[in-house]
Amino acid sequence: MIRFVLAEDQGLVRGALAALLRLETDLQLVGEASDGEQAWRLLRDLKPDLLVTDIEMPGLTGLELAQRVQRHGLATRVVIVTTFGRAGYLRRALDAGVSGYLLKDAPAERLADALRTVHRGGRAIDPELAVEAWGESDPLTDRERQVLRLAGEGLGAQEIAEQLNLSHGTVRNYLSEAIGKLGVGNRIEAYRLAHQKGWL
Amino acid sequence: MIRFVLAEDQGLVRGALAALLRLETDLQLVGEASDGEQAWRLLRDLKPDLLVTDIEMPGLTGLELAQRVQRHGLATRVVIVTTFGRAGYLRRALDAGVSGYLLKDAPAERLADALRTVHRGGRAIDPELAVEAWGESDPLTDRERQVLRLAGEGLGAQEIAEQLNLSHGTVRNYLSEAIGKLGVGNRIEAYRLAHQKGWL
DNA sequence: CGGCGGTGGTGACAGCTGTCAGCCGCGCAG
DNA sequence: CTGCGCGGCTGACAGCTGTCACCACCGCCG
Repeated sequence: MIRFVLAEDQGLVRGALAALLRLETDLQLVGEASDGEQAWRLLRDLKPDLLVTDIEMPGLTGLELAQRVQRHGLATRVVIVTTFGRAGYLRRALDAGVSGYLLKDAPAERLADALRTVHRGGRAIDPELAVEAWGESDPLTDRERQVLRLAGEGLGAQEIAEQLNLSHGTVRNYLSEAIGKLGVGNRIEAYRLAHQKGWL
Repeated sequence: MIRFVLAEDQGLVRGALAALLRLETDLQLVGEASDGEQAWRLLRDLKPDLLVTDIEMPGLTGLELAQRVQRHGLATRVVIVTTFGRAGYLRRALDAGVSGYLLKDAPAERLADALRTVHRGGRAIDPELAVEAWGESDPLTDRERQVLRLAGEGLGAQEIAEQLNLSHGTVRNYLSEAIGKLGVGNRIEAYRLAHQKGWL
């Protein structure tokens, strides 16, 4: 019997996935969480075999959750289930030691199989992503990422500088750097591209 | 027996929702579609009682699907199930004659009940949105929307002007108008706000 | 008819953006 | 120790952005 916890913020999707997985007789859903913090508490209390989690959730993201599992040396294996086929996400997920990474686009039958594979000690990585992931890698520095994130929210150089305790000239240099590295023409395109690649 | 078709592009979510709804003995899933065109064909061929659909799908969106159902006078009632609690979406959905509008955040139990309510001739609108929807309405003109959409993709005033056959000064006037109407400080914030409200 | 709103335009101005060259200080490999 | 790279900063410049005032045309409502 494979004991697992399910973390997903959208109630309807969580309920639906639960229904789907309850059809499998060798899988046992021992807990559900609608945010990262709650999921973490369940992991500590229930010590399940597997965690099935989304990435984008309030509080802790699925990636951060995976990092914690790794750092605390829990035996729980992590399977990410997400909308986003961003290479950067998979990259970070693998660094955080996750055992599975599925897209919500995948056929439903794949999920249960993936959980069994992972429980046996294997890996279940969405094949299309696997190739792409080790292609282009994030060329941005930490600072460039921070600056780009804020720029994407509509802040000006001056405002970004205040938030990061930098001079506004420095902020503009970072933006210019990022724009150049990404081969685009302005901060908006740079933000969109970096976001879409999962680098933000 | 309530006969329904399910349209949702994410395979995993579709499969999971199907599993959830198959647990209900008075509901019968007669067809599944992963895009709008396919859903439309199913509607014409199967004449189901209900259509349960996402909004954002390749090909035809759920909103466009609802409009077609309305224009062709099908007896099928439409229930939208979406991630986006944007007032503008609900507004357009109601204009298109949909009978239900649920958020994926909602608890899973609500879905089956909503389908029954709608089948009985009632409506099932997510309560939080219902209030909000008739509050603030889209203050933007068509031109302002067009310009904002392009600005959001990172185009400059000059480029937008070329695409729309306007002068770059006019484009800047529209952007300034939109920024003012939305009470924000620049095009990026304006785009984000309009997008988030479902006005784009 | 007059007025109003949407569309399209001009010119001017201040301020922001993107680019570049160059400077400083720190830490680390040679 | 010297030199290099990196993070941070500055100043200057051209070009883009946001704002404003003002003009013209159309169509529709009262």
